[in-house]
Amino acid sequence: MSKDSLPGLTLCNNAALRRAARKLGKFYDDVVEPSGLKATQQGLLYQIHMGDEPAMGAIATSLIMDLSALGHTLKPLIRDGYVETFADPEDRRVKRVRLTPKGLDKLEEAMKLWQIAQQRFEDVVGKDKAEDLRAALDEIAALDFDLPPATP
Amino acid sequence: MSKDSLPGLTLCNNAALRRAARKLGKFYDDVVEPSGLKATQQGLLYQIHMGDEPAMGAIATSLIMDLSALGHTLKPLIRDGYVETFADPEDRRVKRVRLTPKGLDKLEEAMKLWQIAQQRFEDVVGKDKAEDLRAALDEIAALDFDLPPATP
DNA sequence: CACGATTAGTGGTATATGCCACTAAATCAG
DNA sequence: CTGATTTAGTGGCATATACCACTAATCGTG
Repeated sequence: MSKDSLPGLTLCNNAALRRAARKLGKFYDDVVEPSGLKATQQGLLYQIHMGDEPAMGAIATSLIMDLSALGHTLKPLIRDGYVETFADPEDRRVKRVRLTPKGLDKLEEAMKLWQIAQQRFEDVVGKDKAEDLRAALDEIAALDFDLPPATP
Repeated sequence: MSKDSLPGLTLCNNAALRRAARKLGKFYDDVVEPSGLKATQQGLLYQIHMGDEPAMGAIATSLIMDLSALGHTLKPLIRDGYVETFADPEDRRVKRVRLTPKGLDKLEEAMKLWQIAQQRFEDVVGKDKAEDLRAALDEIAALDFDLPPATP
């Protein structure tokens, strides 16, 4: 296969998305870093805070992440005392998650830093463009890419 | 801090980007899976193929990824015999990377699958919208977010 | 009520990625 | 040329994230 016969790399939607995610992730991480949290952790604490003692499955669903991945991601936050879990008394299969007071403090601290990053992003790309981008990303997150089944 | 006093999660550009990346990554992964490669690996093989025996640093730079992360990511591909490395004779610090014949075969196989995912994506979101999105993502990748230094 | 199916999480394993400390090689100043 | 500095990668460690096999709890049905 000659190099020219291959479609351009810049054309891969997934590659472009990952590349931008690495770039932006590093930026948010750097800004939030003084809190000791990664941007992903800050986002997860925030998600937990906004929910009403959400079940792990609910968090995973809304973040579109694997349940087991969420479990792993939660571990350092539990270890550091920012988050605690407890079984739902109505259904003991369900494990609910909440912030500890320490976790809430840490979230507040991180959110201040987050706002700097967020503001800076909006300044650089423009408020409208940022809004459009988020809308496009949310749309992707909501889409159904299932290949149409080979009608039997 | 009351929940209402916190800015909406859906407003975080970084969180939206990661969420979309998980979603789209899984989709591309699923489609490319029959080749035994992850979408990231396919993209990396492609990048290597398109370069002229690129140096690791060059690959890392164009993918906007950490050099050491690239080194780690390359390991399974080397282990599986898809990729090989060699020292640049002009500068022995530099390590160059190329596909093996086996790697090229595998890339061709994976590219066929990739095209299915890519096509499906364009069908679902629309060709123009996909193009706009990639442009926006590439722009983010190219931006300079450095906070203006506190002019001393 | 008992049994099979479904649901929610866990733990292990593997890749993806980043940071840091360290080494080797090249480069530059004196 | 030699010592200081910069550059390119490596290896270890930590988080992010996915899949799989497995367990426990619940549900549905006869």
